[in-house]
Amino acid sequence: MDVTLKGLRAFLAIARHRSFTRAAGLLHVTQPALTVQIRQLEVALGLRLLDRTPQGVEPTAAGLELARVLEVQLRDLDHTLENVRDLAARRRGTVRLAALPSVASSLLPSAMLRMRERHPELRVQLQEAVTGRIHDMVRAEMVDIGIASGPPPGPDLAREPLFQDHLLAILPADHPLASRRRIPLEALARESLLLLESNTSVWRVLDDAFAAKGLRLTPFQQAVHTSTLVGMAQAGLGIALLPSTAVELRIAPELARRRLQPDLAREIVVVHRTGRSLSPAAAALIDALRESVAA
Amino acid sequence: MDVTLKGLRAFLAIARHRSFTRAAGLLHVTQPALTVQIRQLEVALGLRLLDRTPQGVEPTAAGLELARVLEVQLRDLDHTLENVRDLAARRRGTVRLAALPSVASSLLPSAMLRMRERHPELRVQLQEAVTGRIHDMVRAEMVDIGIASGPPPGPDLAREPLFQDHLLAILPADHPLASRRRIPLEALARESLLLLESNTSVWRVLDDAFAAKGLRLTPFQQAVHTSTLVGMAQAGLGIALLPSTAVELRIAPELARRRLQPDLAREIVVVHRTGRSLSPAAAALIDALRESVAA
DNA sequence: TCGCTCGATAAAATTTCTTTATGGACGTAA
DNA sequence: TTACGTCCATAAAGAAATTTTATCGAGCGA
Repeated sequence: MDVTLKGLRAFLAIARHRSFTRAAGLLHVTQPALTVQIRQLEVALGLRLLDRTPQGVEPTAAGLELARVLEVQLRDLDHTLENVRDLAARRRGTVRLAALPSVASSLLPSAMLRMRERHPELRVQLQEAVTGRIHDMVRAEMVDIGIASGPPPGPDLAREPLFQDHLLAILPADHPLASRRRIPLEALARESLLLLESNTSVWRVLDDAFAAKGLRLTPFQQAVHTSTLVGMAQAGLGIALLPSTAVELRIAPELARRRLQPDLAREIVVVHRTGRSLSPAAAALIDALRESVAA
Repeated sequence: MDVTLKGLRAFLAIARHRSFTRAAGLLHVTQPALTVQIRQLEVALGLRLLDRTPQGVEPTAAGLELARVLEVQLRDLDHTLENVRDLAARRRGTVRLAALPSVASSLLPSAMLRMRERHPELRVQLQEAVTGRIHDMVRAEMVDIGIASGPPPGPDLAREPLFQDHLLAILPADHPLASRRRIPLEALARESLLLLESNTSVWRVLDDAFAAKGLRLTPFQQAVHTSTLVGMAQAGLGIALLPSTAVELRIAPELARRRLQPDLAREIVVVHRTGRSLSPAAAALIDALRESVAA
């Protein structure tokens, strides 16, 4: 026979209300159930905890001592359990997120807004990085989830698709190519190109597509920040090739945006360790991301 | 579905050993039992606590947090339960005792010695008092048990007989009555009597017996301390009437000790509140008292 | 690819718990 | 004093839960 939480709670209720019958009512069980529970507890502890008299129940010295300590300890335990339930109910928690800068500046803000509406207590710890670094951080458990592009390398990372991020050519509205709905790679190859650095997924997608056509990708200029490239395009230095998520596009309305021919896109995916479950907070963020994508 | 101690302990064992199978071995159950326990716990808390992978078990963030807190709280709870078991096993505890001075000086020391041999950690809190006061103290729960004489007054006090304490006449060896094996009350009535005070049970027993014979109890001298009366008897001032438990008798070998005719005795009993159980420590003391009586 | 380890699952057996029904002790009121 | 009400204990039946046995499927390493 074993000490059980139920037995201890029954004991506390009876000790507090000085009555088996009343405690039974409060605990929504019948009185004999409590009689049995207390007997088991007393057997398990080896002594009498409650003196039963027709005019009520009186804890013994041992029972009184136990009740006093137990009251505190069970309250603490319940508090602990409630804290865990708070995590489950998304009333508490933090997602550690590594995201592509482009996503972090475009999709993520609206998703976080959405998440805050539903679960105001959840927090996001954001780190911006390129896809390779994101994979590393997820693998090393430095973050809970990543938002990166393309399929992850090893089998230890699982992906869930979020959306297609089309590659756009950014060019002055009066540029000859601006008249085309879609701009062929062959035409691009003859222009001065403004590109992000070569460790980015944009570069990789573009490089693959050029190579498939036997073309050479020779950028006129490379930069870390999309705003740099947008500025250069505005000045007429060339054609910038940027993902549609680059937020700077929205604030440069005088530039034309065109898809390529063939249409190039990188798949934006949520990445997490296979076999490791998502925390409720992480799931909430992913939900919010999907809703923002759908909107 | 409910959170149970068993489930929490199972969770801790698995989290600590990173394996269902190993934990099952340590807990002496089979592995499926733990699988079910953890599933119930996870359902009760609403989230996943352990990520199961073929190469072992990894707690989730929530599981890690829970394990850390739970480790402390369950240890505290176990400590509490162990403390109660210590009371039961007589490894800890105090008896509050009110006893007649005569018993406190005669029977009690040997009983306490006996008790200390068996249960060295138990303590006795002794208060000396006369029977009436002892009853009051037991009733008021100022003490756990009393050692008094005669049957207790109300139905709220229960008694358990310990032994018969014979009333002895203490007189100089050369006193004429010293030649009798038993001294008749009628003879005593003509002597100068040395008695304890009139609120004592000795007085009451004697008074009743005299009255039953139509005799008047008129003491020559009264005192609080038996040693006073023994001293007076030694000096030849009269015949002292004392309970056999009066320890001073042993250190005055030149005085004769005689029972009365009829033999008068008071019954020494252990008194405690009816309906209230004895603490293990109190039971241990009563055991020791009985053994000392039997010895 | 085979064999091994590990956890999940299903069904059966067992244990445990709860309820229903009833009993006994005590106190109260007529 | 007797009838009645309250309160806890007990027993038996029923319900619920846990555990075991047996087996499966996934991943890892040789």
